[in-house]
Amino acid sequence: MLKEFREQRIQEIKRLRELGINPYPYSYDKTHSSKQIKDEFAHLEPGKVDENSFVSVAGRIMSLREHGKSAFFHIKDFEGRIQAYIRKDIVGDENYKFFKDFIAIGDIVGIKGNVFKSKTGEITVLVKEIKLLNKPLRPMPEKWHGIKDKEVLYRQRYVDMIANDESLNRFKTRFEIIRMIREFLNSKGFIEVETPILEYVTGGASARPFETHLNVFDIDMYLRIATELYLKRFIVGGFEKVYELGKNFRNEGLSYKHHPEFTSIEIYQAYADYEDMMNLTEELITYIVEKIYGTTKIVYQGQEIDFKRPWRRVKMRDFILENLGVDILEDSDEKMLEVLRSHEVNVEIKDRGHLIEKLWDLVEDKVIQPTFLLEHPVEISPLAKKHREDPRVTERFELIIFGREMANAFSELNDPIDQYERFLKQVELREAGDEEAQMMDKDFIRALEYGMPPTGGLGIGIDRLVMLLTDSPTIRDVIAFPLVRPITFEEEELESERGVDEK
RNA sequence: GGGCCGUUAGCUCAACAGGUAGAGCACCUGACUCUUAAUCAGGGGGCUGUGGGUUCGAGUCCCACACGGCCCA
Repeated sequence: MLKEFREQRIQEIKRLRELGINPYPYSYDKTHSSKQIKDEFAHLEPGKVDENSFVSVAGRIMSLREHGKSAFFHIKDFEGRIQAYIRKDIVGDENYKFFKDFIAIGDIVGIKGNVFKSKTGEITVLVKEIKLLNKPLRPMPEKWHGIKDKEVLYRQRYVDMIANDESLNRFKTRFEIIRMIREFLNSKGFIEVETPILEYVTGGASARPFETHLNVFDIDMYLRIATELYLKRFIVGGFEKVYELGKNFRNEGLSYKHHPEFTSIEIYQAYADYEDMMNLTEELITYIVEKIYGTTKIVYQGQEIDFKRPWRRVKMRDFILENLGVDILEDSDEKMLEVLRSHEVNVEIKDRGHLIEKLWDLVEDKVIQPTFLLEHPVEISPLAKKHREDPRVTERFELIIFGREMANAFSELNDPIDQYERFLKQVELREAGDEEAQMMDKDFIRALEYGMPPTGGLGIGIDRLVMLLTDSPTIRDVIAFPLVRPITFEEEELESERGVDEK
C-alpha cells in the first residue's frame, strides 16, 4: 500500500515535469502568515469578499473538501491553519483542472487571493492563484486522530509535528521559554558565555560521565556533566555576571524525568549569595510563567500550581524530621538506616551522604507547590559554602515543584582549602566504588587559590521546566529528538512497510 | 535489571469460547459551486512484530526474542 502510494506519487511528479511544472520550486513570496490573515480580516461580514484585500500565504494542505467545480481546503503554517476556497469560475478551467489532478492533502502550496468570511464565519482565502511548492512521496497520517504510536512520535518527530498541532506548539513553547530566559538575564546585565564540553576531568555534579577519546593527544576525555567549575573560572578571571545555557551529558538511565543528554542553564553572580539567587529564581520563573499564562497559576497533570511569590522556604532537616521523624544532623547513621529499612528502601552505599539522599527521596513527592528546600548537609553539597551560622549545613537551596528538583543553587564555596578537602572526601567515596562521586579537579583548586569573590550560583533544569510549563508528563515529550533504541533505517522502514517494498 | 500491558491495512482501532481478517480516515474512479470529521456511489490495499511449538485448524493458546508503554529498583 505504502509502496503503491509512492509509485503513484513518483508517476505524478513525472507527469508534472512533462507539463513543465517543477514539483520542487525554489521560493515563494508570502505576504501573510495564517494568523496575520485571521487577525487582519477578523472584522469582515460573513459571505462578503473584501475586493481590496490581497494576501499570499503558504503551507501544507491538511484537509480538502471537493464540491465538483469548487473546493475548500485548510493549509497549515507555523502560526496555525487558514481555510482557502478555490472555484473553477475564478481560476479558470485549466487551473482548476490542474488543482483537481495534482493537488492533494499533504502537499505544500502557496496561494494568492482575496480574503472573505464564509457563511459559517471562517476567515477564508479566495484563491486566484495556487502554486505547488512540494509534492510529498509519503501519505500523511490520519487527519483527526493524528499519530499516537509513541515509537513513531519519538523516532520521526517531524511526522508528529506535522500531524499533531500540540506537538508543534509544545516545541514552540520550549524555544520561547529559552528565548525568554536569555531576554531576562541579558536585560539584567548577565553575559552568555561558553565553556568546554570535552573535559579532562568533569565535575560540578554527582553523575556518571560519558567517556571519549581525543586522538590528537591520545587521551581519554569526558563529556561535561555540568558547567559549574568552568563558569566559576570565569568569575575568578573577572567576569561578574555570567550564564551558560546548553547541553550536559550523564551516562545514566532514561526515565520520565531523566534523559542522558539534557539542557540546563547555570548562572553565576559575583558578590551575591544564595539568598540573592533565591530572589533571582523567583523573579525569572514568575517572569516566564506570567508571560506564557498571563497569571501565576498553572495546571500540571491536573494539579494546580501557584507561582505567586514569595515561595515557601523549608529547611531540609526540618522537612525530613517532620515527615519521617529522623534528624539528619543529630541522629546516627544506624537510626537513619533503620528508618530507610522500615520503608523498604534498599541501601547499597551506606555513607551518610547517601543515607540523607535516600531519606529525601522518600518525602520529595510531598512537595507540590514551588518550594525552596534549604540548607543541605555538607556531605551532600561538596561545592557549596558552609552556612554562616551552622557549619554542618551549607548555604544551598533546591527548588522543588511537583516533587521534582527544578533548580539547585548555593553560596559558592570559594575557600580553596575547604574545597580541596571536600574533593578529597569525594575521591574517597569514588575509590570506595561510588561512580557518581566527584573527581578531584586540581586546576579548579588552583583557580580558587587565585581568589574568587563571594559568588552566588544557580542551575535550572530546562527540560523539567518546559515539562512543567507545557503540561508534559515525560521528558521525552519536550526533547525534540530523544534517545531511542537504535534500529537501522531499513528495519524502521520494514516496520512501516511490512515487507511490501522489495528493495 | 524485575513485574504488568501492548504490537492487526499508510493512520486510528475492531475481531465472542481457536473456525475464510473488519470499520472509519487516507488512497484510486465517478457525482456535487459556502464546506469544515463535507456528502453520495464504486474500487484496490493484510505472511495479524519475528522465530518456534500445540492443534484437523492460531490474530486468538504456549515458549523465546525484538520494539514500545506503565510501575518498581
